Order: sequence, then structure tokens, then C-alpha cells
Amino acid sequence: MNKQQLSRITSEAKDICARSGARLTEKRKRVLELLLLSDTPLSAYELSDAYGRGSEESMPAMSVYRILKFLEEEHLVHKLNSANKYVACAQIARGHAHQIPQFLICGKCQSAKEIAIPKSIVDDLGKLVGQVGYTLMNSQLELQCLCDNCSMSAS
Amino acid sequence: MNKQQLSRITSEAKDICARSGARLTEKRKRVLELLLLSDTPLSAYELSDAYGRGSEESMPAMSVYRILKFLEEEHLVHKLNSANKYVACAQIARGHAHQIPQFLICGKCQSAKEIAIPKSIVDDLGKLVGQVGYTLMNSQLELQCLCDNCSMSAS
DNA sequence: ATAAGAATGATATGTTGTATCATGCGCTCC
DNA sequence: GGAGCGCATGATACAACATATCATTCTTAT
Repeated sequence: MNKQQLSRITSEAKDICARSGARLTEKRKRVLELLLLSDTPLSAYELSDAYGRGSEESMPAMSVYRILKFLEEEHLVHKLNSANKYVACAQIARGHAHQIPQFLICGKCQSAKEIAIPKSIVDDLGKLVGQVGYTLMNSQLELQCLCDNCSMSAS
Repeated sequence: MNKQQLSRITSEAKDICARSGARLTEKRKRVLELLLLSDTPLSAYELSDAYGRGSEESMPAMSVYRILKFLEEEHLVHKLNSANKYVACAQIARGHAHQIPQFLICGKCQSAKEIAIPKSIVDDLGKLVGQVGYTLMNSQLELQCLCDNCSMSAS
């Protein structure tokens, strides 16, 4: 991701925050940028370290957690529960529709790709859930995969 | 679950272990029973506590983790990543086909229901994953729901 | 300028999980 | 039946992940 793309996304993120009456402060923006620039999901403590490496000031893990919570509430980042790590939302600059997020997580290089899940599959799942008397509220699918790069190099 | 059902399941579990050259020891069996008897998923530390309450001897959390790892390898329990808790596999005495397990987790009472996911949905997901160059390895879906009991009492 | 509220810092602590070495227990082989 | 081997468990330490709480600083509106 180049600088221009990055600033386009963070600028959009700022608008999203503004619309919900919140502020994308400098520190929040930098945490989001770190996630946007990372090839792999990062843990809160890794973000804390990365923050310190990229600037003079450091950021305590406590603050990272607070900022991640904020960014999650604004739908700008997602938490991957299977890895206890965080990724920037891939939809920020694409209309940012809040579908069920779906992540393909490579078991080898740990990269995570967020894709849009087709409505038909969501509907199928919802129907299935309804059949056993439940109501689907909100979910995130984390699929353990092998990415194309890794399956090449493995062969 | 009554005593007869329980012993039928643990007996089946013992066979499953035997077939893979492992042993379902008394302690492992008791941990599995605690999960089978629980209405909700349990954390490792909750299992350690429950173990102590149900018998004279106690079980250190360390051992619980070891036993959970063993039981997972035998496909007798699942870990719910979104809650960091563990549940007994619902398929033990039903042929125990290893499909993608799917859990409906009630956001109110925290109960978890394991259902079989139809092959058609798995295929759809696999196709989708393939389209973006990934290979689906193995996954578990955790869907945040409201269970029928809770949606009754909420209304 | 000041007061109110939001954001961050600092410190402590709780929860979840792994590493490692010691001990116990059951099995086989002679 | 005892020696020795391997698996299971105990005990202790610590690492990683996360939250609670109170103090301080920064923003913003009046």
C-alpha cells in the first residue's frame, strides 16, 4: 500500500468517525495505519512495540487496547478470535458495508484476507440457524486456509 | 443428560481413543463428563474448579489444559475461540463424522449448540475461498445468536 | 479563562495459556 | 515378579492477553 492509498483510507476513516460524533485522534490514526501497513494481523502488544519503533514516543499496551476497542466500535478494525490478533477492516474505503466479515487465515504465513461473503451464503446460514430455533445476530467467519503463495512454495 | 446416556457416550469415547492407540484415563473421562454435563461452555480454570468440587482430589489448571489438548486431538471436545471456552463434541455417539463444526452461541445465556453444517454450504464456502486463490483447510464456525429461550424471555 | 468531557497515562491485577522438570503409574519383557 | 521404559500427571514458573481504576492532559464550548 502506498502513501496515497493510506492517506485516502485514513481520511475516509476520519469521516466515518466524524459521522458518529467521534474523533480519529493522531494516536488512533497511527494505530490504524500500523494495521493497514502490516502484512499479518498484529496483537495488541505487537502494536505497542511497533508504535514505539516508528516514533519517539511509545504507547503502553493499555492504550492500545483502548484504541483497538474504539476502532472496533467504529468498524475500522476486526479482532481475529482464533489468533487474538487484530486487522484493519478491508472495507473502509469501499463503502464500508457491514456484512458478516469473513477471514481467510493462512495456516503457514498467518496472513489474513478479508473477503465479502455473498448474501446467499448468509441467507443459507440464517435459515439453518432459524430451523433449530435460534436467531442469527452477528458473526464473523474465520476460515483456516492455505494461501496461494504458501501452497506454491510447499509443493 | 441422564446417567445412561452419559455412560454410553463415555464408553464410545473410550473406543474412539482405543482405536487411535490412546487411553481415556479416569481423569480424562471426568473432564469430558464435566463438559458433557455442563449447560454452557467452560474455561479451563472453571473445569479445574468444577473438578475439585465434584471429588476429593483437585486438578491443577495445567493438567486441565493438557487433558483438553488430548481430548481435542481425539475430536472429543472443541474450543470456542470467541469465548476461550471448551465444549464436548455433540457428535461423539452419532458416528462422529468430522464435518466443519458449527456453533450457535447465545449472546445472552452463553449456551452453545453444535449443529451439523450441510455439505452444500461447506461446498459454497470452499468454492468462494478457491476463487480468491486460497485452499480451505479446516474450520469451525462460531455464530453469535440468540437462543429460543432467551428470545422468549426478552420479548 | 474556565469548566466539562473526552482521551491518554500509569499502575495494578485478572485471565488464559505454555514451558519445563519432577514424580507416579502401568505395561512389557525377561 | 522385578527392571526398565514410556505415558500420564504434578508442581512451579512464567509468558501472553486483557481489564479495572484512578490520575493527568488535551479539546471544546461557553
